[in-house]
Amino acid sequence: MPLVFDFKLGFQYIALTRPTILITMSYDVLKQNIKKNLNLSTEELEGICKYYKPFDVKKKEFLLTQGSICKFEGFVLEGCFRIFTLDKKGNENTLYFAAKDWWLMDIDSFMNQTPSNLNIQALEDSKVLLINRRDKNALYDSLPVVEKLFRIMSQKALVSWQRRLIRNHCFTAKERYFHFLETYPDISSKLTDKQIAGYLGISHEFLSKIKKSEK
Amino acid sequence: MPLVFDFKLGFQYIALTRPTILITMSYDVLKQNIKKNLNLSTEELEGICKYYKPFDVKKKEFLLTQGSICKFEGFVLEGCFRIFTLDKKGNENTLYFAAKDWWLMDIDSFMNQTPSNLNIQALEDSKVLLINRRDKNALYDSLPVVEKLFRIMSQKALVSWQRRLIRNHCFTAKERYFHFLETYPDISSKLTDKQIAGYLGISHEFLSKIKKSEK
DNA sequence: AAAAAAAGTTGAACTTGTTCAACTCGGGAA
DNA sequence: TTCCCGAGTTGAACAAGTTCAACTTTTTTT
Repeated sequence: MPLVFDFKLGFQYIALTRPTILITMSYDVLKQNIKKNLNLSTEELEGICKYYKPFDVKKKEFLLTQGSICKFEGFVLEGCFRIFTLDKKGNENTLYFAAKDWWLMDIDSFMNQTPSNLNIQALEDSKVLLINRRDKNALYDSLPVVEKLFRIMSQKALVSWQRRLIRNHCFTAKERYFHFLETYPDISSKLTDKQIAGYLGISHEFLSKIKKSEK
Repeated sequence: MPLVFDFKLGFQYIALTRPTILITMSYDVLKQNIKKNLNLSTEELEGICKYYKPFDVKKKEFLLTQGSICKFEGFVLEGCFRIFTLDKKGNENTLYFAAKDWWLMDIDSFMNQTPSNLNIQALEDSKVLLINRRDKNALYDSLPVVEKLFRIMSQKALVSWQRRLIRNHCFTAKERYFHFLETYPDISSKLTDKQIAGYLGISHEFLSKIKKSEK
């Protein structure tokens, strides 16, 4: 099995393998995702997709760890990831989860090539499409419409982050918990309560008490 | 006393006045801001700036209110603004402040022309550069590099929002307060404690106690 | 300058969420 | 199969932050 990408991740050495089965179909997920943001021609979609390479990631493997530099931007075809930081107190603070049809990156570290504050870990066996920095820049240069595409996607993401911050201020932990369950039923069903607590910004003990109070 | 909707901007007509003095110099602030993100030629900078029109905004005037549709994107030349939402409990939750050299918009409402959830209010007599939707689209079309510019700016903004969310989870109110003072000394000096509390997501009484505990 | 309206302070009672420790339970590795 | 580890639960004591109300100070309006 060809070993295409390898990452030195802090202590850990991770070898990503190229999937053994053909995943021509998989690009449809990416194409549909793009089309939701901008109506592109078939040629343009193909021109974009050819830069993204498929990889398998095993459960519990890290695509990125704090301190290392993010060398890729990604898109999830299958499976689920957890993007989190470890704070001084040792709490794992989850920024977001990325399941099928989600983008996966540390923009900060990728753009500026500075050490990342984030960890990206597969919660189950997953398939992703990855693009490295050189190819991403080549993609921007070869297809100017990609600038517009990512401009639009970034602005939409911005809106989501603003809304989440407001929810964190205005809602109680209980309200945030049920909002999360309702908004992301497909993702939340794959998660442990501990992981959900890390996303909500509360202790897992308290989440347990929230659940009890609702029975 | 919570702000009630006596400022019905859906109905209210706000007459922005064009500044009486020439502000040729003012565009330098915008040009410098753009250059921080992308190195553009003098012609490109001029090509962008000509779309942005200067306006005066009086203290306490609203550029946008919840429920109305955002018809502009803006940039602050002088003064200071507060961007906030009013929640069900009547709390004013401040998303951010925009002083000189900051961008000012409700991307969500502006992009999709949907009713805004935000209020944008001048905290002091201010000067802004505004662009409407038609001109913004014309700008994107006339200068493709503007797509790249806003793609980069949006991605940087994204990073800031992610970091703020993590700070909200990992830091106590006291830590967040001092972080804010240190990070934005120029802005925080213009604000009342009540406004700062609204940004930190805490009650102004508690902020008062934080300050006392540090003396 | 006086009056009115906000902003800020303080204390007490209260709610929300944390921490620690002890326990149960289920699933994966040897 | 057994062992063990990590997830989840529960309770008690604690810390963080809110609410309300009364008060003082500062700012704005007239």
